[in-house]
Amino acid sequence: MTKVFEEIVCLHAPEAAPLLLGSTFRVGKCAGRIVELEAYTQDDPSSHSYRGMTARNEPMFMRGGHLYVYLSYGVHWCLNIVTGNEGEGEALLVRAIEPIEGVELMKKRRQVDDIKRLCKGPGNLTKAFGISKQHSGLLIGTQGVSLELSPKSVEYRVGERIGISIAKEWKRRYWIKDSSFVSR
DNA sequence: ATTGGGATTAGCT
DNA sequence: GCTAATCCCAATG
Repeated sequence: MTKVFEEIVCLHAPEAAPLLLGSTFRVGKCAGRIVELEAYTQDDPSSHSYRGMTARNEPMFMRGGHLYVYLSYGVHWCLNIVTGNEGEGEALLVRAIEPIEGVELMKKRRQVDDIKRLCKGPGNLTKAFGISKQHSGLLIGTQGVSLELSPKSVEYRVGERIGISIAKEWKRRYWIKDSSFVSR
């Protein structure tokens, strides 16, 4: 018996993460299987929501099932799936996707041919999917954006998150065991 | 008003 | 391994 989408995205990010691994994320013609996620909650000093709401992170405080997209280092767009209830300020950073559909378009956007590298890393997958600021705040299920749950549970691993300097030791990175599409 | 740092990446050394 | 790309926010003066 699989839980429905709404029941999962209203969970807290660390509980939702393993349940969303393996699900199929779609934007328009491009789709792929989420293989790597990181959880960020409001009590986490490394989270954008830690110091409260700003114009940038406002979608992070919407109810679970929305998207939060931000610009990293002034260069790369990063995609989050918001979790929890309205006002909780938590989300899952999507770090890697296994491409399934729209591969040619992804290759063109990325100027990369190797399918293993197309959606490896948060900044790379947004480029492949054509995701940017305009997608921040969208609700999954609208505007050609969808997320289809994996019919069966997936074997996964948990470890420390990547690229942060505070709360490094929090084990909140989740990835599908043995997937060669994971960022590292 | 200014400054420093970041949930990153590609390209070069 | 190091650096540049140069945006958004928080802390400081």
